[in-house]
Amino acid sequence: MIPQPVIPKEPMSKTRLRLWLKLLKTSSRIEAKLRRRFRDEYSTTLPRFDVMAALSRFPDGLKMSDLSDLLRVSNGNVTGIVDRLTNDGHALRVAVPSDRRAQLARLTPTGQTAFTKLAQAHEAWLDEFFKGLDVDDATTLHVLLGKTEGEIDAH
Amino acid sequence: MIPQPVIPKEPMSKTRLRLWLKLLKTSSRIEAKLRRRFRDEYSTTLPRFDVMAALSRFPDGLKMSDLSDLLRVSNGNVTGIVDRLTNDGHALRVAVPSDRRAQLARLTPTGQTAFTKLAQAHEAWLDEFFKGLDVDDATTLHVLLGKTEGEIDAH
DNA sequence: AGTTGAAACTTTATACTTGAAGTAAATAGC
DNA sequence: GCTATTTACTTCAAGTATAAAGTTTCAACT
Repeated sequence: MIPQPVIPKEPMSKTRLRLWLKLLKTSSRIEAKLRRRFRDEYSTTLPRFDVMAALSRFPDGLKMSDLSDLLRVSNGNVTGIVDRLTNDGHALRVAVPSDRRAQLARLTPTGQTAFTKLAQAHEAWLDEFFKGLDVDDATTLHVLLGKTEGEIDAH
Repeated sequence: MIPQPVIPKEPMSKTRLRLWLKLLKTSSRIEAKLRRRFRDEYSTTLPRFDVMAALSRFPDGLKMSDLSDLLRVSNGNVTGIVDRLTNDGHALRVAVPSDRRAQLARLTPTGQTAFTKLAQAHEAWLDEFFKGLDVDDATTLHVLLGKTEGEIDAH
């Protein structure tokens, strides 16, 4: 048995910590660029876009509580964003006959039109940001990110 | 030449869009768990931790502007967080003799002690969240995330 | 019917975040 | 030396986010 040189090995927890910092940095920077472009080019914000994207998938409207479940943000938060979208004429609230507590949030036609443009820009921006990744890279990345899900969703 | 069956191929921009949604979802959920644990177990927040982490690397203190450059957040933001850390006794401001405009932010001994505990918990939590990934997975993920950097940092 | 409990939503308090405006001090140019 | 610009930081307004408290309505049970 030949003695092996000792290679100081980083503990796995450090490797994972560095991975997290990298992941956070990457997503934060992309998010920052998206926010800036939404602001500069369309005078809107990412949270507004997220709400509009959700509403756009449900033309008949979404209950406020469903919206907050979908986006995983608090009820109060959704109230504020829908308020502002409503003030801008992009959304409206519709009463639910069968439940007077509930409200359906919907896009107005103006809101739907605006969202279509935003979504196209959004997709083009991301295509730009990720152009360093080919199909295989993207697939591998997607799969590896998926491997974290079990732990993260538990509790 | 044998005719090939037509396999409908998703445009690359859609693949990249889905990748972004996955990336965002992963980092958002991890961030949410970190925020909750910092709150529930240590009555603190992620931004406070980030500032403390930066200050901890510079025992002699960091100028407010250096802090905001390091963390890539606005000056006003750093002012508020350091204010609150100072109120809690975790940080303090030191005047710079050579430049009366500037302030050095530093951790107090209390802040340094608190940070050490927070950092250990933080590392352990991430080790838990990423335990579905082995060394090879982590390395591959790290490399692939790095491939996006060129595009993202270029304004 | 009356009460109890849960659900849907809003409101409030606090914190974080940005961009922009404001203040004070340093630096550069003349 | 004086003015103009830049730099460092704080303050402010608006939006975003949460948790917690409050209101109204619904549902279930006696």
